[in-house]
Amino acid sequence: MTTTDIVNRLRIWAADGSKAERRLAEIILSDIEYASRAPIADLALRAGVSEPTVTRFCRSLGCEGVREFKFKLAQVLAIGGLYLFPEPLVRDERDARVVDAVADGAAAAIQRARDTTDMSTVNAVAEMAVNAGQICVFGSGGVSSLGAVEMQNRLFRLGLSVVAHTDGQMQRMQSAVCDKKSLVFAISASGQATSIIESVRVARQYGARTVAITNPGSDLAKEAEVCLPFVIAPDTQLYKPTAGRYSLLFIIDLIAMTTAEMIGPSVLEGLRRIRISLSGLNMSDPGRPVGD
Amino acid sequence: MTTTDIVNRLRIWAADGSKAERRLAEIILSDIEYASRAPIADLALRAGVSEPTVTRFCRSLGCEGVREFKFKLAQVLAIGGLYLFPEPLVRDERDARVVDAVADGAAAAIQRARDTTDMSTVNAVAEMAVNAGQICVFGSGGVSSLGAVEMQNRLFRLGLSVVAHTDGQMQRMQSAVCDKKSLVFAISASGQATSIIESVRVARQYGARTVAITNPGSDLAKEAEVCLPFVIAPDTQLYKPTAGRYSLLFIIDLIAMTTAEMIGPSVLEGLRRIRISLSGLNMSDPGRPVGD
DNA sequence: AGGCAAAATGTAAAAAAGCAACATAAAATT
DNA sequence: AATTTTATGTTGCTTTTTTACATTTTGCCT
Repeated sequence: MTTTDIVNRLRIWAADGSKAERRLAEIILSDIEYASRAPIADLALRAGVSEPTVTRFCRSLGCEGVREFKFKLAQVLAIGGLYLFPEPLVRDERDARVVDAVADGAAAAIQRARDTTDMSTVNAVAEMAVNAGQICVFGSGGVSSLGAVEMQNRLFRLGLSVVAHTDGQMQRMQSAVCDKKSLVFAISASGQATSIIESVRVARQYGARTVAITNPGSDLAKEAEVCLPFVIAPDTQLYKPTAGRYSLLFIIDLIAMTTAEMIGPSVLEGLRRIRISLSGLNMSDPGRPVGD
Repeated sequence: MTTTDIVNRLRIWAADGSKAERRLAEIILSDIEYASRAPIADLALRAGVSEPTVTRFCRSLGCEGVREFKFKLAQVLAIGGLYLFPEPLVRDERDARVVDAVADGAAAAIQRARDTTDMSTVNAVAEMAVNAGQICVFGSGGVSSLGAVEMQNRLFRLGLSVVAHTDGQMQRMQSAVCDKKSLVFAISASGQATSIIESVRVARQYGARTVAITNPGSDLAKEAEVCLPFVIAPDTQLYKPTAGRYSLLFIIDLIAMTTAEMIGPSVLEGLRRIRISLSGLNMSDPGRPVGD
């Protein structure tokens, strides 16, 4: 998969595109809600370009035409929320640099995860999760322990029995009481965390199924039954935020979502209604921004 | 105002509507993906009705026209989950959709945080952090508590004295021992979490400086000295990718990075020590692994 | 049953939106 | 400066949606 999401592509075009493309991208980004509903004539007028330019722009963004472009924008709005940007913030160069650095890093991390994550593996993992009697999530270190807790959080909401351990001793103890019905998620960016490697080995001895979210070449990856690649690019600046967090979050989102879908429509139908009613999607008041 | 989403209304029509409406509703429900993209001529043909009937049908469903109807269908597809798809749909397509949904949502959330976060506020907050004697981070709820821990993680690495509490009682206790040198970060998606609001109030009474990362209109926002906008509807994240997570992470990244830059080179020394201490522990002491 | 109003649906033509083909302008390259 | 390439605009055509009106169906009353 080499595709980027539209928002990202729009941003790229807003920076790198030609004159007309830049103006268009800016107009669209500044008000996605509007852009997703307006006819291209309006859009063209606002951006000061001609209508076919809009069509061409959509195509160069990877869409089949304007319709598909709007379709995707609508979906972005649905998931990301309805946001209006009345007055774009003006920043000085220094501030913009920081914001861009972080945002670009985050976007790149998600992109990377998106490109390297194999959905058939995710599906297999989700199936394990659905059939597991008990799910244990092990993670340690800044990013990975955060991921472990997050995974617990997500799966717990689906009614699954799940526990996360970020402490090495607890991980060992937990793995010692695993059985054939157990599923172990082992999260480690390095894939070298000893307590996690050992916990996986022990859990496996007791018949548990094991999934590693880690560096594919690492010891942990070898130890586990299944591996979902999670690689953190080494950061040049030490104090710079580790964009890898976003990758991990993304992978966890994928697993949680796939698992949710697999659990079954009956449960989800209710949840979907709740969400939609809360999100105000059904409201005929499009100007109102809603959160996500 | 309608209280049900389109899919529900479609189901109602499929059961109660007139002949043509029933057929239409069935066709649409049987393949929402198709219906959301196909021209009404196709739809009309499939359902064996005339084109204006489709338009009228959309109107009676509360939409302004066919376009808006399709717009909403697109959003339902993004939000509502894959079980809305007809069975014969290929696996790959479903997979691609999950990935797209999560990635697009994440990207949109980051994009939005990027555009709405005011760097002058972040700079001010960073300066508070640098000058604080003690930093407390309070958060509760899935996303916010995660954010609190993450904030602790990040600021700790910069050599700052920081503690995170996700427990209401601990938050109160902590706030009771705040003083003029204290800085409190209060993270809450809703901005209504009572323990956090009260903790902020108490801490402020003792002279602490307070920063809320929350819904700008909320009680918490009013209580705190500074507010960084972070909006997320509380209960919508039942099973869907909560794009808001990415926003929060992004905001935290900005704060941490800005703070780091403000502290300057001395930060690097602290980080270097952490890294050394971790690499030493990594292999030799399995009880305290690192996985960063 | 037959007839009549009301609702539902269909037909055909107009309006709107999107697009393709070609023309022109800008830019890069030589 | 000439030439090629690329980007953008103009015009008119196609598809899609909608309006206005005609026709059919349905339910109801005598």
